[in-house]
Amino acid sequence: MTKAEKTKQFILESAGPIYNVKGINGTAVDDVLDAAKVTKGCLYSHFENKEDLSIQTADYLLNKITYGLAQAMMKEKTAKGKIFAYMEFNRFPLNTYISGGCPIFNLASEVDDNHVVIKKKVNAVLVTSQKMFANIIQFGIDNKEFSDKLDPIVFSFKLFSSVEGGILMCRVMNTNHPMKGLIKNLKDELESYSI
Amino acid sequence: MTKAEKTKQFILESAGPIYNVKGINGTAVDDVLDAAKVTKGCLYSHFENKEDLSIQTADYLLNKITYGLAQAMMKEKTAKGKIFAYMEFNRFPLNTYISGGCPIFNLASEVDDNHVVIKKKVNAVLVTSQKMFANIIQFGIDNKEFSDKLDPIVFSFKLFSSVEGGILMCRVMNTNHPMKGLIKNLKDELESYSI
DNA sequence: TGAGTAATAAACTTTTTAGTATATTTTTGC
DNA sequence: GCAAAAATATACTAAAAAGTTTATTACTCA
Repeated sequence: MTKAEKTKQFILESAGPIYNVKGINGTAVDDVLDAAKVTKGCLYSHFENKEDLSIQTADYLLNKITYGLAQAMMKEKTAKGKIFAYMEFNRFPLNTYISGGCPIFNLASEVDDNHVVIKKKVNAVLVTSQKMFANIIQFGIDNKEFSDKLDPIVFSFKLFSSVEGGILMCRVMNTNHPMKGLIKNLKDELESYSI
Repeated sequence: MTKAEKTKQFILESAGPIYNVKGINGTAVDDVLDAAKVTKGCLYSHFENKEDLSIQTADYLLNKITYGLAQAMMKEKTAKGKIFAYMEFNRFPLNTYISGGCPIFNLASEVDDNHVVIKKKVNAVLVTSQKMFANIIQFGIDNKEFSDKLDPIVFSFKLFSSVEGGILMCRVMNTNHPMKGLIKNLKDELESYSI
């Protein structure tokens, strides 16, 4: 990694949390300069313009959250363990893995009508995540962990939408508490299909 | 209603969908002027500044969605009917009651870290909605519609978070389809508590 | 150690958006 | 029909944010 590459990476790492908190439209280039302690000339030598910075920061955020989650889930061997790990990963919405909530949903709600490029990226992450969850559950069914009454696709969607939606709600209501009941309920629901 | 009041209302009605699509930070005053076909002087005689316009537009959007939903649910008499009505109200995420998705969640994700005034309003709507759903379910339990194994608070949160989260996901993925499975699943889940 | 690479400093232009001012025209209701 | 209220038209200022320029300094590695 050359010095230039390191600097660019550092700018992205500095920009990430800012974008995740303030949003794409709410973030000024100067905010990123302040956080990265880098000059304008330096930043603009690594990024074409703000659009470019935004796209690459979105990429960075989506990769980071995806990787962090994958790591947490990888530690578990059973389907149930992996799904539970996803829930635990999101237990404290006021203190998220990347500050400002889940970038997938933050980006989703900001780009669902404009920002075509980033929307495609978020869409890809959503589709991939859904497939991954469905595969894990199918694996659990094949391995006799779960009954085949459990619908992998439907449960994946319900799981993801409720947890992600729950994070947002908790953040606005300024409490982690509802997440506890949600996670317990989702665990119970999944275990009701245990064989 | 005086002419001035009508004009102000018309500005809010024009601004609503724009804010819901582009977000608070993404909406320029000029966007609203274009949509409302009104001059700057006129708009600024009704609103102090953009902040004021944003707050009142957020209020308008939250009131409209709350009222629209209440109407849909009011038509039903049973607890089950009302909860089902909420789901049906949100069956088509690509074609929402107010274009651009659900303003509650759109605003939520934009203001969860900044915009204190609007955050409080969204929080109030979330709290009120959760209480309303919990009351409906408790009513159902009291009326022997549902078993008392059903936890009103937990189910309300799960219902709302999954449906609202589902709307966002469907919008990014550009398909209504997953909502079908989610709604069927949530209906089944609720009915599993039917007596 | 020196040539190329990377970053700074600081002043600048451009663009966008918010907000103001005022004279004029239109609308409303008594 | 006329006075007050409401809105327009137009031109403007102010501020913020994006993006550029260039000379200078610092770093890196063959």
